[in-house]
Amino acid sequence: MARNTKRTQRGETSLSRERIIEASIALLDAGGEDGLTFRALSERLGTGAGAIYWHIANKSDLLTAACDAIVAPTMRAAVADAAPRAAIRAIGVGMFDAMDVHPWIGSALAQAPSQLPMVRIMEAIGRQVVALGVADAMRWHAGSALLHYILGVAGQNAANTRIARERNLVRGDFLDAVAAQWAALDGEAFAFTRSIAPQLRDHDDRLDFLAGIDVILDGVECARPRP
Amino acid sequence: MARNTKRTQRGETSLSRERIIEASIALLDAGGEDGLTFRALSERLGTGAGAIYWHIANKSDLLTAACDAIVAPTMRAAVADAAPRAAIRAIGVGMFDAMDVHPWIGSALAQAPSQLPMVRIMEAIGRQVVALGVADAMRWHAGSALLHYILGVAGQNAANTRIARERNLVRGDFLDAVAAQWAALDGEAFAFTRSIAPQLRDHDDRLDFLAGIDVILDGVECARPRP
DNA sequence: ACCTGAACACCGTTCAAGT
DNA sequence: ACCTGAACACCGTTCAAGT
Repeated sequence: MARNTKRTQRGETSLSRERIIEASIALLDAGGEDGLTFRALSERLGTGAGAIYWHIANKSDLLTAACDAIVAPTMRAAVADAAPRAAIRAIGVGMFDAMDVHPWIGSALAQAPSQLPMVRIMEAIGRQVVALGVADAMRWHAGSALLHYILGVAGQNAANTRIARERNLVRGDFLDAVAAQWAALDGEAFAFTRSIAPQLRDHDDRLDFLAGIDVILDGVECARPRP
Repeated sequence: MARNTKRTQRGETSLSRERIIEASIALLDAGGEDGLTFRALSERLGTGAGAIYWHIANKSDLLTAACDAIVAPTMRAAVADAAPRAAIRAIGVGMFDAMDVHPWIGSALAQAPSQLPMVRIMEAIGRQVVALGVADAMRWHAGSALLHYILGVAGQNAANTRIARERNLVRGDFLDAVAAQWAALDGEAFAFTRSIAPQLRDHDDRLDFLAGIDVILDGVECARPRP
């Protein structure tokens, strides 16, 4: 959209796509998804709201660009691993840790399917699935299952963080509140949910996330014949 | 929040939680997530914008309630199946078909973690995982993997539908556009993505979705020892 | 108990006008 | 080429006032 590759005389003070994205990430980290507004952004950058539109097409593009600025280096780092299974776990861990610092990327990814950040994750996973020696017919399904699983976790994490923030709760208190809510459900209709409510408090999100990736990888490696 | 269980004299014309939710679903189906505004809603219901707040706490609750009105009967129908693996597939298919008619439930689910609609899906899946005879230690991971996978697909479907609508594209043209976008990526950095771009056009979302569920179920059933 | 509708405090985006 | 900042067309939500 906007051409901005050319540096103007003063890279420090003048507006640029990079400075806008950098400031956007700071706002998103500090205030969640709602923290990013063109007014807050222009104030932080010491410029007018309209100026930003010279460098960026719209808010959706801005959010995607901010997300990509997190995802791109994360994927670059994860790919360094050697064995395919370890590399896939590294991709997962990399995403999980990035989400921990920048929870908003969960909703950013959900809003920008088939865009660069999502494609980067797909590319990284796909390569490792191929390296894993997965049969041709299974590749798409394996990659798609892993990708959607990661996106699902990312979305939930983002939402949980947002809600905890809105209610001014730290993680432990938030989980307690959810557990209490589940425990109060009808005993017959929600027997399973009630039975796992106590586990909510003590579970380790990160280990659970990795366990899910292992489940999918196991499924890919020992696919049984389908009816 | 609002007490509304008591019927007033004219169930037909007077405002009620059910009428509001029904109208909300109609607006969401017709115009996507952006279609639901308190102004459009009050116009459709022939009332003032403020009147709705007597029956519903806020927009977030309204969206969640609308989502639950879709999810609850879907889960009820899916649970009718007998064998656990078939039942889990039925839950998946039920959600997929519901998403096809009401794509916005994808983002509604993403915005309301640990709320009723999501709990219903978790409950339905959890029961079947137990019925499957999954070892105690594996239950949580199995249920969580299935749930997050379904939520991931739901979110992507919702976003794809939204974007296609925004650009006034039918599904085929939208997929062509994405495939063209992917094909134009750098050949070296995005070799995998480029290689699967042609498959985008002809793939069957529904079959892929079910294949993903099967991958996870296979992984659950033949878990291999972990390092 | 339930509804009205104007008002409030925001949004993203545009665009004539400046330099 | 790049920036300003007022203006536009919206939002969700509140609340005094009505019935």
